[in-house]
Amino acid sequence: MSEHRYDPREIEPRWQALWARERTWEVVNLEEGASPGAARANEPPSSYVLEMLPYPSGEPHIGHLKCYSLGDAIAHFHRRLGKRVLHPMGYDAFGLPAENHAIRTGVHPRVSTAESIAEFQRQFREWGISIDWSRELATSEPSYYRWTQWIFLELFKAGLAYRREAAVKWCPNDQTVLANEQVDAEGRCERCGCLVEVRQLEQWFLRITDYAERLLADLDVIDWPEHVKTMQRNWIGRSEGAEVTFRCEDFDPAHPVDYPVFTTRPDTLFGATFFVMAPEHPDVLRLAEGTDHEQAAREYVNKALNETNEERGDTEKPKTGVPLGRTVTNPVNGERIPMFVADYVLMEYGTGAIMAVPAHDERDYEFAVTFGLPIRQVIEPLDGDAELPYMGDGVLINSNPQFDGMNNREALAAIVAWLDREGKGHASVNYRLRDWLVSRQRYWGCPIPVVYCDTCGIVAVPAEQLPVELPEIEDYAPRGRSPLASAEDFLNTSCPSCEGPARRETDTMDTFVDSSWYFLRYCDARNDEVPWDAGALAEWMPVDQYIGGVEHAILHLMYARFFTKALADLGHLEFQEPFQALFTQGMVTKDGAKMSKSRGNVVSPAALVQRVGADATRCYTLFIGPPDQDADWSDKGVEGVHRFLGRLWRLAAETAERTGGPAPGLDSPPPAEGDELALLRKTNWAIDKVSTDLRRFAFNTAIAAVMELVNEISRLRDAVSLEALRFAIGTAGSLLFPFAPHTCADVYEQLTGERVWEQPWPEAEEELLEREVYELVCQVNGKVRDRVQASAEATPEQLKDLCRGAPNVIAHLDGKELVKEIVVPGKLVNLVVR
RNA sequence: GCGGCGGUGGCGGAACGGUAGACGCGGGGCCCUCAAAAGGCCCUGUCCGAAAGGGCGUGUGGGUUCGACUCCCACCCGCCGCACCA
Repeated sequence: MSEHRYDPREIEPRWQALWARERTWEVVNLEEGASPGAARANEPPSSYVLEMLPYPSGEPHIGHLKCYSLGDAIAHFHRRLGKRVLHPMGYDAFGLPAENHAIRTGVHPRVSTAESIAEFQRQFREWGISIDWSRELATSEPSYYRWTQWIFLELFKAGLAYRREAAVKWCPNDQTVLANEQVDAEGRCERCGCLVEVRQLEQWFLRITDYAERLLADLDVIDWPEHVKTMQRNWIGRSEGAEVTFRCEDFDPAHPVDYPVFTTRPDTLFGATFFVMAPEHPDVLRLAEGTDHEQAAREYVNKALNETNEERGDTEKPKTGVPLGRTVTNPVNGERIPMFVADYVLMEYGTGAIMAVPAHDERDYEFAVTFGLPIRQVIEPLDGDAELPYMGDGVLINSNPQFDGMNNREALAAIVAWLDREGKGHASVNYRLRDWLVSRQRYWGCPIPVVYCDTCGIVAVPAEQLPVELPEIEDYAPRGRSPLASAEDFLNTSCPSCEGPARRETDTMDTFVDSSWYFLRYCDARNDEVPWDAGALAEWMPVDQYIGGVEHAILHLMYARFFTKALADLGHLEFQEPFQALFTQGMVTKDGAKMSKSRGNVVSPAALVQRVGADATRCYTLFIGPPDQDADWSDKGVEGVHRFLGRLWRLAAETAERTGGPAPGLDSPPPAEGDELALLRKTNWAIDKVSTDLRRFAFNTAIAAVMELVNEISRLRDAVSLEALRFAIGTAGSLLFPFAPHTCADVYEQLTGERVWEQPWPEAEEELLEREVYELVCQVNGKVRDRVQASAEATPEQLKDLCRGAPNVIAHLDGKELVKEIVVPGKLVNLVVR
């Protein structure tokens, strides 16, 4: 019937051109220097909507499209609620993949990264994402990393960045050090999958452990998904307990050596029957020296250190270890207990040494059984019988008259107090979190801005000399040291302090450093005097809504929180948390599997945009299911959404034709009845539903609600006034705009000649959300037996009468005794019979 | 092992303790057409029944309730995170 054809390939570029020409989505900061409170008094509230910045590699995939569609819907919604919205974009442009690609192909990482960025930009525009391009940045630009370096030096000066030799995770393939977080459970490199080795190297660390307690505590004040908070809590791994000192007097009683241990169970101290050190413990070989076990200990330590994490971390393998031929004294009872070295004790947790209580710890029990060591039970369950090892609560036995008979929880506190008084220990808290290793022996990263001088030591490059620019080099292949070390011009410099000859640091920073502060830079992206203006931050930060994948639940999100707190402590920020609210989107899979080139199941956004348009593709990624859950891609599904958008668009085109072209305004028609009223009701129902759903991120049901409205419009199109039709279609376009901006801008313009994004978000009329008659559900014993028309004003008594009079209810009441009647006004009546 | 999330038609998924299966996909029938594409209309959990209607149905088994996908207890299965963390 219609010659109107829905053609996204014509519609979408037309609107994109307008938004680009008019710079529709740019926001300008309020006047700088003005006091933030005063400047904002007459301004609408601000909203900072941010999706995690992409790593530009190749071209964007469907997961990017989902993420930015999600953020865009929120940004549009906030704008139309009257807020000033900051919605910027940038690129996490340093990193190993670009460098590895360069080593393979010879194309400089800067070139391949720039190409990829250009493709991302092109597609983001083609998707119609409402980005403020005036603030665009790439972390690999000197104008950006200058400030990354500045932040590093601020941390360095505050003692939060430091150098130390450490046993570090080394990837033999990538030829670089990795952070603990970048090594997976099997001891494999997160990026290339090869087995990681341990090496002793001097490295740069950031003191994130100083912030463990605050990173943990402040999780309570942010609006993040509970599972992400839980992951962070687990990662921080706080344990309460005590540090207890065991003394070794085997060498010279006059000069004893103290070995503190951390334990969460000081109540079991009387059950300690031996003592174990980690193979990495610096004293292990010295202790064994001169004993019968010297040779065995040396061999054991060598073997343990050469084992991969995978081999060593296997909890299934039997416990191994070697005696050291020495003893330590248990401070609570003066017993001398034997020392061992065993690989089940980890150097990086606690003090690298433990007291072993086999009766009440599974691992110690296993070790004791293997080596025939004594097992002394010191806690008895209330029913008296325990299978060892027993980890539960109970009453202290075999300990000391002072504590025997006490409940173990009380005893724990009493023993810690006693240790404290005696100077043999104290209450203590331990964290699993390690300091963040940030140096990388690679080329394509932000240079660490320090200089080594033989007279002055480690010297910070003065702020006015920043950035320390990444030099051009020929050969960036890794050889176990940074490729920068062979760039003589870069390496050799003069000391900023004494002006004598000096060498530059040649390591670069972990790319997670770059992305730990980019959200700050967007607030004032073009400032080349300072990293940000305080007023600009006051205006936008913290981010109101952050959006990204759960894969960043620990690393990126923890590091960004750490940076924020550290910078706040240094007086540079006035808030403690960068991301007030977080939404983690689920993955888009294909045939149940993660999309990957090797599987050949990659869905290309560019091809989809060609076929069905950006709007259909965007809508479908959000319609497919709850956006925080993983969802499987269906080509048929996206076509369904395309058909739906076409139906809406054609309805608008036909209606505009019937009204003789656009007419300004979209007022609700006057009260009506019959179909006219039904359509009006449905329209208001949709306004209410979509508004509610947008606030709770239920985008799938929001889109479904507009589909329902459009179905209703199609059904009633010939039965209602043009005015009602126009209102319903225009409202459908208005409500769907955050998801399908091009199509809806077009729908709205055809009907009104106006720009939908400049219109306030529609508001439902209360009286149209209520019905004066409804279908009363009539139940007998909880089963639906009939439905009858009921008036909204009917009293409970009248509703009961209606129900009892319903034909099919009568049939089920026959001969039974009515014992109870439940009335839920507006819903149902339930008759209970016997 | 610990922690978290989930299990609903052929499929993706809806459902403040109150009509289970909205919306979409797929399937079936029909209209438009010379035909096709596009578009439109109707049906579609399952079993019995010509129909009216009825039985059964949200992983399993219990419980609370007039009423349970929803709340409680126990269990099974799947996914994710952490894991020799003292």
